[in-house]
Amino acid sequence: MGGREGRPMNSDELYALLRRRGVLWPSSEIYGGAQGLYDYGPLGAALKRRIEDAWRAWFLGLSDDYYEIDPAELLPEAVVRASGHLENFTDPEVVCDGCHRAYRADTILESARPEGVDGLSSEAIADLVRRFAPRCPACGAERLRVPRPFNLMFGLEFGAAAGDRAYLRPETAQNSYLAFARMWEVGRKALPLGIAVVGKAFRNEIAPRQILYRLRAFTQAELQIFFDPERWTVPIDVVRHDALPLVLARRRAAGDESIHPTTVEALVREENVPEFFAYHLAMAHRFYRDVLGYPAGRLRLFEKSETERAFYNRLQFDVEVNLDSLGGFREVGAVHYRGDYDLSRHSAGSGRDLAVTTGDGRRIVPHVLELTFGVDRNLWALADLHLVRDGERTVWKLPPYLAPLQVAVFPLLKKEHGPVARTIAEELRGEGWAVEYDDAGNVGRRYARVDEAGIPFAVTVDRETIEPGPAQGTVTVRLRDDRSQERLARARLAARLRPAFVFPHPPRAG
RNA sequence: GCGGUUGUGGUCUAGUGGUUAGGACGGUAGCUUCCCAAGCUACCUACCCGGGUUCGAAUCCCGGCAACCGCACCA
Repeated sequence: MGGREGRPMNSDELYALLRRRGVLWPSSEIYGGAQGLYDYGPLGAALKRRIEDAWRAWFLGLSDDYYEIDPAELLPEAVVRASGHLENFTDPEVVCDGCHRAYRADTILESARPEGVDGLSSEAIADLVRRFAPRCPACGAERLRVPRPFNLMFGLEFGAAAGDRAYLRPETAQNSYLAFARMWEVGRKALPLGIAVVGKAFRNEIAPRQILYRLRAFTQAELQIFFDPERWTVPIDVVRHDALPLVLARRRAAGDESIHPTTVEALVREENVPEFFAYHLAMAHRFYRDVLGYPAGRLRLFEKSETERAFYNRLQFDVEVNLDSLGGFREVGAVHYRGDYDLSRHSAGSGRDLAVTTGDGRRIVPHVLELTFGVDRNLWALADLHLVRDGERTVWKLPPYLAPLQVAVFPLLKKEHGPVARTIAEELRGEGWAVEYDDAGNVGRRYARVDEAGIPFAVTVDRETIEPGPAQGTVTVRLRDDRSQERLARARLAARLRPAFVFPHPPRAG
């Protein structure tokens, strides 16, 4: 599959189109909007739900031992203290009052404190700055200061008791770690155990940017897989020959930033990536390529180096998509190998021993493989990559199972064909599909509208449908992507369309 | 957060102190139309918010909000 046709749209054009069609718009819009907050309209809400369901079908379909839970969005303070978010989800900054440049505190204090500033209070950092870094590296002014620490979490009063605090979760992953002990019982005490959460997360970003790319309230779909690092076998043969578009940290360190298609087999053998990691990375790659339909040439799996990734991540590949509207490759998901960091932290924080006994009698703290997926970012990517200008028309070539509305039904002429068309629309709604009925203007206009909304099929009732003759009882089905038409008996409509709406499932080893 | 630019119907835009705030596309209703935004008629919708200057502000000034670009940030 090639890339998009026609002229690429920039961010403004794409956003204007999405606003106009009611896909999304600024939150609290009549008050001028709120930075980093957007609302999804009818098309956006339906599309988002489809994306989430496609994600569920794929990732929960990987194993019978992967489960979805629906936990609370609020985390008590003790949780975020244990996870490290209270302490570390801040950016110690140093700002120059002369030229307004900002620096990371650990950069500016490199010579005075090579071990970094993690864990130091802002007062301690301010003191170090006063003593060791009197000049701004850019303008030379002696006006460096440490602004108040800025935690990226939204905190709130919790309950009536003064001083009790909770936080809106900055990531859904924490809920899965918190649920592990309970799920260990529910899941019949076996590893691997996958716990998925699809839901909102909240970050008080300093500078939200680029519409859906950096939000203050956003939706994540995350799967945390708890496993025994000494024995986890995956059906690697299923993906052994998949070519992954890798950008390896090792090559980047040598100055090579380009994509090297590499088989899963080679990734395991030559790069020493564990099989369980390579397998899930390959399955994630298939999801973006085959389920979301991103052109293969626009995807890359970008390995984060040791200094780029969080210290507890042993291995991290970001899934990046090349988007015209955002000017290049942007992260839309990731695969992290987090070791036993999360359960160890919560063991220490809660006092609850989260180690488990394996079938062969070993006592271990399970390790975690994390698959994250940014729902909003991918919704944007689906617009960027699939919403194309095709000559005069604008067509949203979404995979049919992702389309917010499944079918449109038109009477070719409102009066003559309306009644029959309406009964057909009702029949199709009976299939559980969202059906748009439209009898306004002429049929060409209606086709244009459904093209823009991404509705894959338009069913049209005409004279032949109604009048006696060989074609009585037949309708035309018009396909969005190539405008071709088929004529078929209305009784066969549902059977004809149904396969297009099935979410792809991952292949399972035989 | 800092600096710059910008803010007119749903969308794109004209308007630089006094306009019934104009157009295009769009939407709605009707007519017409037997398959891809045609045509005819009528209608619909706007000066981001709040102050100030002025006889008079969409227009000038200040503040706020928001967007875009750059800087910084993105555990």
